[in-house]
Amino acid sequence: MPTCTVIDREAAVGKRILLVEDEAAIREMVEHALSRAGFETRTVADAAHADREISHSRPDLILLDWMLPGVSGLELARRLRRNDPTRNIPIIMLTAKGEERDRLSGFEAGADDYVVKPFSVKELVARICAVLKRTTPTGGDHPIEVDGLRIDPASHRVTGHGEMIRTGPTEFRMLHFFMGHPDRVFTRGQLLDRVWGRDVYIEERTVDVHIRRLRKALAKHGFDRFVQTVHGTGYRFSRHPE
Amino acid sequence: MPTCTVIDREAAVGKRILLVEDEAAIREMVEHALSRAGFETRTVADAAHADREISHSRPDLILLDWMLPGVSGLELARRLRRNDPTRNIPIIMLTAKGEERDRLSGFEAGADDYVVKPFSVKELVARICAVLKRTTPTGGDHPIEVDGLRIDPASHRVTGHGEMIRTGPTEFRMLHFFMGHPDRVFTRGQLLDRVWGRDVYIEERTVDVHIRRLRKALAKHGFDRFVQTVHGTGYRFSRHPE
DNA sequence: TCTCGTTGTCACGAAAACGTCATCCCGGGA
DNA sequence: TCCCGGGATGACGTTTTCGTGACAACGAGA
Repeated sequence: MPTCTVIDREAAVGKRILLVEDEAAIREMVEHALSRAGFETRTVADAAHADREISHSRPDLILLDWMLPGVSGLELARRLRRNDPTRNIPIIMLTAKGEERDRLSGFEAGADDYVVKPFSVKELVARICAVLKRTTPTGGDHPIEVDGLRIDPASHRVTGHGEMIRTGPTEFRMLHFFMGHPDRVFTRGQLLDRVWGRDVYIEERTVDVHIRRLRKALAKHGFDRFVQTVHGTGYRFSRHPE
Repeated sequence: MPTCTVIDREAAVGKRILLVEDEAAIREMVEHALSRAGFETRTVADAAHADREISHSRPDLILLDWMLPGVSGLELARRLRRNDPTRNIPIIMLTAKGEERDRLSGFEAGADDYVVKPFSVKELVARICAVLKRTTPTGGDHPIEVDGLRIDPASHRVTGHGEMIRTGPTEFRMLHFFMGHPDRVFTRGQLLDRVWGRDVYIEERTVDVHIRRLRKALAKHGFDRFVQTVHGTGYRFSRHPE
């Protein structure tokens, strides 16, 4: 597998990556590899330093070791997902465990990808490029349109084929999040983290209710077909039929 | 040094390896060693035949001699890396020259590893296992595709030649596990452990039922042929007919 | 104060999925 | 060829999960 195509490498130049890893050996290896690939790399050894570094340098991507002294990588990831300024920073987990079960909890916490140790440098760089390419266009207040359904965060408007669609504030945020991350399942927990934000103590089933309200709002124009239920997992936004 | 642990050897079973080598003596030796180790091995003598064989049998790994009559192994590797269908097939170089220069240009061309002649059979098999383990990641939310059957954990979707295939949650997890561990037999007990979870008290026969449900879901597109029964042992996922 | 819009929770019915069983079937050894 | 154990299949009752309507709490604005 090639590390990155030339165009990817171009895109990589200057991107800031934060590595959170306690093992010095891995730290140095990865740091060296990433700088060679054209990234700007910062490194810290635990969650406490990570917090400071994140708020200070605003990395474009975070490489997070699963096992950390003190606050685990899993907890850190979960916390980053709940706070507004860090919510959209992609996270790649570094883990020694390849078990299916652990993988699930990693994604549940909001990781965008994960790499199993021992990993090859090539693979790591490739994964970073893939995640960056996937997540860069999201965020911001640019309007998004899908098959005639349009959401414009700037003017706070939703239109279907030009006609206004009325939604409540929560449904608006949820639709915006969904349209920024299409074709991907989210559990109720993830939606609570990323749509409601911060430390909310809300029943997971409440998500269902807002899903219904969102569907109801979109139904008049037939766009409720985009909001799909994945039985046993959660919900998904997709223009492709089930 | 042990060649492969038992579990690695298990994983090796059924993997297709293409050997591109012009010296008949080495060819026979390697072929014999690999078949003993449980690999399916094809052999060709030059780049032209290699192209045909690759597009025909889609090997899981390519052993490539550095010095070949006509197109050199280096050029062939470079070409394979440029073409989409062959880009992700790992390559191990066989070379008589152990000089740094050559090694670098080999990696530059996209080789995943290299072995210096004369090499021991043990070492070769060990390297192959290592590369296969590294390049056949059994996880992540990356889509896996086999002959038109595609599973995408991120969007939680299964498609056959682009058409949606409906499956229940358990069948989805089972298919995902199977496609991440192809060409390998699993007992019902193993499947219960890895698909259901660690401590479940379920009749082993229940696996049969979910196998049936999975087959039924895949049958419409003919992909049920991938889910194979191994009489007296368990089940296996493989694109090769029994 | 009253009204309206929004929000989170709950209860209930519907739908999907699950695990088990009885039965039929098939394949391989004798 | 028969026999037998393992596998396939269809049905069934139970459990889990989802969708939906109702409702009370809350705050903003009239």
